[in-house]
Formats: sequence, C-alpha cells, structure tokens
Amino acid sequence: MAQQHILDLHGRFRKRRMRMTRPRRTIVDILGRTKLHLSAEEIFSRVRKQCPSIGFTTVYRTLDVLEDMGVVVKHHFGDGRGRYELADNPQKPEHHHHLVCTRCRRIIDYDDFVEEEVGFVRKLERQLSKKHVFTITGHVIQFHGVCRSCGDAA
Amino acid sequence: MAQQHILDLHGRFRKRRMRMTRPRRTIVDILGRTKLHLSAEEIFSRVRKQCPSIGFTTVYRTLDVLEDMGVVVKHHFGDGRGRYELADNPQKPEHHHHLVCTRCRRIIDYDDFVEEEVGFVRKLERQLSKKHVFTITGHVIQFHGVCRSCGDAA
DNA sequence: TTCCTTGCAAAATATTTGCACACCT
DNA sequence: AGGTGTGCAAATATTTTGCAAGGAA
Repeated sequence: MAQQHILDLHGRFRKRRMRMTRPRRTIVDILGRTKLHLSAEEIFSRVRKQCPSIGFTTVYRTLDVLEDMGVVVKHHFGDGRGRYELADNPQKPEHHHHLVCTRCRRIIDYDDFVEEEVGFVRKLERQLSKKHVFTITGHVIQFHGVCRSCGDAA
Repeated sequence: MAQQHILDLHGRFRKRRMRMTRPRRTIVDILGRTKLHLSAEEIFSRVRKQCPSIGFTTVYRTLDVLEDMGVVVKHHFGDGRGRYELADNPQKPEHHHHLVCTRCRRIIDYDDFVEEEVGFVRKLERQLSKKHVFTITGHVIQFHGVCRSCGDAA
C-alpha cells in the first residue's frame, strides 16, 4: 500500500478529473506486489480474490487508463496477449528489456549491461530519428530463446 | 515466380514429406512481391484475387508451416495481429528491425547503422546468454513513435 | 447531486480445430 | 492407392462496447 502514496495515485487521478476507486487501487496494488508480467486474465483472477465483485471489463478499462497515465507499461511477448507491469515498480529495476523463453513463456528482466545498452539505444534513436524524420517515443528490445530450466529438461 | 526457384520451395517441402500446392505457391509469391508486413487477413485478401477458392484457414496454416520452415518471419508490432514477411526477401535487406508508427501503423524497415547494431546485439547476446544460462535464438528490436506524415499532419 | 465508474451481456477481433472431401506423388 | 492438404463451419481466445445501475467527490 505504501507505494500508492509514493505514486500519488489519488492526486494523479484527480488531475484528470478521475476518481480513486477500489478496483483501481486493487489493481495497482497487485501489480506492485509481483515481479511477474501479468496478463489481464491473471490480474483479474488475483483481483477477484481480494474483491470478487470486480468484473473483467473493469480490469481492461483500468489497465488502459493506467497505461495512458504512464503508471503501467503494456508488453507484447509474442503469445498473443498483453502483459502489464508497473512502470516504476519498487521490486524491479527501471529497465524494460527482457529475455523471453519460448518454451515455458517465462520472462526474465535483465539488468546487466544496462548502461552500455542505454547509451547505444539513445545514440541509435538519435540517428534514426533524424534520418527518418520519425519521433521516437519508445522501444522494444527482447531476446527470445530457451531458459535454463527448459534447456536442462531437454 | 523466379524467387521460388531460388528458395527451392519444392525441395524444401519434399524433405518434410510435404507437398507443393497452389495455396503455398501463391502465398510465397505474394509475400515476395511486397515490401510491406502483411497480416493474415491482408494476405488472404490478396490470395483471393489470384485464386478465390483458397480459404482463410489455409492462409493461417500455410503461414505457420512457412514460419516453421524458416521461409517467413512472423512479427508482432503491438496492434494485436501477427504480420508476416519473407525471411529472405529480394526486395528488402536482411535486417528485421523496425520503426513502428503508432498513429498510422506504418512499419519502416531501417537498414542504417546495421553493422554497429549487429555488432552490439551479438555482444549483448553473448553476455546475456552466458550470465543467464539462456540459449538465445532470436531478438526483437523496434522503435515506436510517430512517422513523418503523421507528425506533419499533427 | 453530479457525472465518473462499474458489471453484465453481447459484440468484435484474431486465430485454431474437427471433419469430410479433394488432391499431389 | 495412400496419405497430405483444403474449405467450411464452429470453437477459442482476447479485448471492446452499449447501457443501466452504482458510487466517489
């Protein structure tokens, strides 16, 4: 819950003339308590445990809103459904690059070589942006393959 | 059609105990004639112009097979549908990194700074692979933002 | 009290599967 | 002939929308 104060959700919602409601609080809370990248369905099932009256639709709508506000980040890892994480999760580094296991679908957030990588990406963005007259607002960097457990099992 | 000989589809299918059929030929042909990243539906609609009897299901099944064979690459650009391109398209460089316009959904294949980028990615892959005991088989690198036309219009 | 939010049911999208028939080799 | 490939319809899976009722400020 503490993080909710840090995030100042209430204030951020108010600025948008939006209300702080139980579903919204619950969803942010759940995202703040996991290191995983949850799908809407996974979030829904956890939400129901805390508050069975909340519907699936609300989960989707809330995630959209939170994404819009920059509170959550939505990812696509190639399994056909969106996955969400808190943009600023106290449990994770602020580096949204991933290793994606194509067997078990596990996602590993890596935080190695971040500085080199960030430096490289920034430079590349500057160059591409200029050359293609393209305003870059974000990027996706993923490495796909087989994780240790799946590799061992093989 | 010429490329079909280059690709030696017939032989590659035979090796898998699979047959060279009209739908398969047609779909590869269509992918070989465009620089775009077509969705299954877009491919289907082009297929029908050449051969109206081919069904949607066949398009999906064929694309799966071709992906499996390494003839086509499937991409996800965040709009909820898969998009396909020939892995070795004579019309495009062999570099599957993209700029994705979040307004008009246009995809720009860039081929600038490829050498630096490939070098960097290889190095990163080696390091990550070792550190996380993860066998890397591929990667996704995309930059999202607003393309020139959409930016001008704004 | 205002009007933002929500839940439910239904719709919209995207993709997959079962099955009988058609077609390569 | 024999097994692979295909079309159609139906099933899945995921996400979105209409609308009346509920709830935060």
